[in-house]
This record gives sequence, structure tokens and C-alpha cells, in this order.
Amino acid sequence: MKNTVYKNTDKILLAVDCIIFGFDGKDLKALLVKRAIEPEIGKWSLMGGFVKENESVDAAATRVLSLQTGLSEIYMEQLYCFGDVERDTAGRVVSIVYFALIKIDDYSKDLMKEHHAKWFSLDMLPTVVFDHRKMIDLSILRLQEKVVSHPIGFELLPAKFTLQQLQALYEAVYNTTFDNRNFTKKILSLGLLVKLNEKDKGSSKKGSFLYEFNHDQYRQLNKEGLRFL
Amino acid sequence: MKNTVYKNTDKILLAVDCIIFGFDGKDLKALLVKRAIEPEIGKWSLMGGFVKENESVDAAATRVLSLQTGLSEIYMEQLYCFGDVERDTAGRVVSIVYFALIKIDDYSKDLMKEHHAKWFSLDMLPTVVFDHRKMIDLSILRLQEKVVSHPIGFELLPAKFTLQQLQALYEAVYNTTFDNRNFTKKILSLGLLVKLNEKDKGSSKKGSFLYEFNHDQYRQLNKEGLRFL
DNA sequence: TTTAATAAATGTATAATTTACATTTATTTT
DNA sequence: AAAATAAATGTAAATTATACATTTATTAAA
Repeated sequence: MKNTVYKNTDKILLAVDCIIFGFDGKDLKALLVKRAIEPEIGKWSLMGGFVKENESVDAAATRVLSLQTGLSEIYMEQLYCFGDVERDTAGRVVSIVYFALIKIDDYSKDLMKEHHAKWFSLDMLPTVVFDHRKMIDLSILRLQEKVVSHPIGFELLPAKFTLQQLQALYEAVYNTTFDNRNFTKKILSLGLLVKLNEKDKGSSKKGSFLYEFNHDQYRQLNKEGLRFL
Repeated sequence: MKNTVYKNTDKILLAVDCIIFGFDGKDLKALLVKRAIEPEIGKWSLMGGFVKENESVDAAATRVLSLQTGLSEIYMEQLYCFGDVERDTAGRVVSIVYFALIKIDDYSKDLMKEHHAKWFSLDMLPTVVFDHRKMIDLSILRLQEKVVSHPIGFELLPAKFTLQQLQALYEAVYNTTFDNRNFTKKILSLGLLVKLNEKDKGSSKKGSFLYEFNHDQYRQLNKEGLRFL
């Protein structure tokens, strides 16, 4: 496509950066990579790339994510456009940031090595390039807002999980603790969970029952705009 | 600033579009203008303009808004980046959309004529260019989310207003009706409003008391993340 | 085989919040 | 003085949220 009509206007480099959250059963983590190009090569960074002229911004984000994680069909949404003139020290680049939620085990160790990627707990993040810290901070806020009305456990937990894991996830997101009786009561009352006839024996002698999400009910609640905690 | 490092990447035209909401005491309205350039010249459109190479995206939005409405220091936030390849029929243009809230009377009739602008009730919107309808729809959703936790009355109502006006605003945003006893109770319990010793006699023989926002309490609640209705 | 150890599962009473609902009040006009 | 009009106001019932401790299932050790 040619810009036949809009003459003499300033074209700008457009990038996408992706912040990827995962949950290891205990902590919320963000996936960072060692930056592969100058400037700041080798420093920790969000996954990013440039938007091509014939590519939608969404497609660019999907491409970057897929290229670096090997994952597709993951939960992703646009977060914010960072557009300060001096945000990238090497030139004018406006960045559209996306945030994604993945099941931490879906991301293969091989790809991790290949792209020099590493999971960091949110309270142990290293220094990152440019304005990426601002991006991460904003994404954590967005995640918290999101969680209020969207059952994100879906995206971050394995298909079968225990109530303990689910509660730990919510506690990690909100950085707080909940009374487990009240938490269980509330979550179960939503009809979102299906109790399985299977136990996870990993963490106790008694074992704890595994649950699955009820996808239909999830979609229903998403539409109606439920309110979680 | 020169892009000295990033070679051979695709630069893209960046635009900002602004959706401006106002409230006339009865309906929520959006401010549209007749598009001043080709293509689609003369059609209804959001206010927009191109981002300059040496200008932040935020600054571009502020500039566009200020240029066309004469207003500064108005409530504005970034909404979303629309980045489909074919969204603008005349070339590749990625648009960052902002949404703004203004007091409807602050926008002078003269400027309105000068820029061929017009307020439209949200349920009587005309056909608009490109993907502006999607932008408007998304902004209405955002406004509703916003209202849950932010006292936007501030931005949309005159400094002195009646409880009736405030309730009408919330009813317009949510497109519903509230019981006026419960609404009053709830709003007053937040300590957000200051009752004045003045009445507005415009709408009844008895007249209704005017209120002001308590700015300190507003900021406080904003920080704590209150929950409205 | 009994006992000890461990984490999972569960219930109830109280407090807080939300909802539903109709009458009285202040003022102006006739 | 009476009628008309919209504003202002309270209470009881239902729902939801909170605080809080014991019992249960299972395994490992005695």
C-alpha cells in the first residue's frame, strides 16, 4: 500500500513490545530476553520487534511472540502505546505494548536458551532497557484490573489445577492473602470450576482435588461482566 | 532526532484521533467534526491529526485537541492503538485514539462553527469515516469501566450541579435508571460532595440544592480505588 | 496395626452493604 | 389559601462479605 494522499507528513518507526506473564504455582513471573540488537545489546528487555509496513500492529505482536516463544493462540491484549520522543535512545520509535498470559510450562526450555530468555519474579526484576520498566509496571496494574472481572486463571494455570494453586495465583496477583474458606466459597459459587475425581498428591499425604474450568460458564461470565474478589 | 541505528525498517504514518465526550444534562454526547482533508473530506469524523517526528504521541493528541477546541488542561487519556493495515483507505496510517471529557459549555460556539463540529447523542451518531465507529464504541465501553472507579462527574458537569444532574449523568453512561433515594445515599456516603447554600431554581418551584465536588476527597478516593455503583 | 504427622476440606454467626419502596417538604402560581 | 410541582428523605428485608477453628483423608513411622 502506498501513501498516495498524505504528503509531507512525518513517518515514524513503530515497534511492538510484549510482556509475558506466567505463574509457577507460587510467584507471578515475567519473561524477559537479552536484547539482540544495538543499542543496549545484551541488556534485559521485553520481547519486541518492528511493525512492518504491510502488517497490522496486532499481527506484528503475534509474530514477535510466536517467533520467540513458539506459541500461538495465547491470550494477548494490547496494553498501551508508549510514544515519548526520547524513549528509545537510538532513534524515534513509538512502541505499542501487548501483554500476554501463558502457561509457564508451555514455553520450552530449548527456545528459552535460544532466545536468552528468562522468567523473573515480579519483585526480583532486573534493570531493563529504555522505558520497559514503565511498561512492566503498567502491565502489572492492568493485570490486577483485569483479574477483578476476568477469570485469568484459565490462561495461567494448567488445565487441571488445585484450589490451592488457584488461590496462590490470586494472592500473587494481588500481593495479599485470602482466607481459604472464604476464597473457596466465593470461587465455587460462581460455578466456574468443575471438580474432578482426581487428586494431586504432590503436596500432601491427603492429596487435593483437581479442578477444571467450565469454559461455557467462563464465557457467560465474561459477557455479563462478573465481579471476582 | 535521526534514526541512526535502525536501518531498513518500515516507517509508518502515525495519527492521533480524539473522542470527546460531553454531557448536556440529559444525554451523553460525542463531538464530531467534518473531515477537512481527502479522502472522505466532508464526512463526519473524530478530531485527528498526524504525529510529528519530534513530538510525543501524547503531545500530538493535546495539540489536536487544543487546536480544534481551544481547550487545554482537559481530562484526557489514551484509549487504544488502531493498527490494521487497511484501516485508512488512502494509505497506511496507524492511529492512537485518545478520549477526553469536557464540560459541554466550555466549548465555544464560534470554534464549533469554525471547525464544523457538532455534538451528537451517542444513540444518534451519524456514519463516520474509516474505523472511527469502532473507536467510538470502544471509548463508550472504556467510559463505562472508568465510571465504576473514577468520579468522572468532575469532568463532565459544571462546577456547581444538582443531585439530579449527577444522577442523570450516571444514568446516561450506564443507559439505565437508578432509584433516586439509593443513588443519593450512596453518593453522599462517599463524602465526595459538598452541599452548597444555593439552589438551582431552573427545574422546579422548590428548587434543588447545588453541590460541588470535594477535590481532596476525590484525589483520595482515586488513589484508593473506590468502587462506585 | 496403631499412632503421628500433614495439608485439605469444610460451616456458621455477625457485620456490612445493597435493595426495594412511598411520603413529606419547600416553593411558586393561581 | 389552595393547588401544583419537583425535591428531599428513612426504614425494613435481603444479600453479600467477613471472621474464625475443627474435622478429614492419607501416608509414614513406630
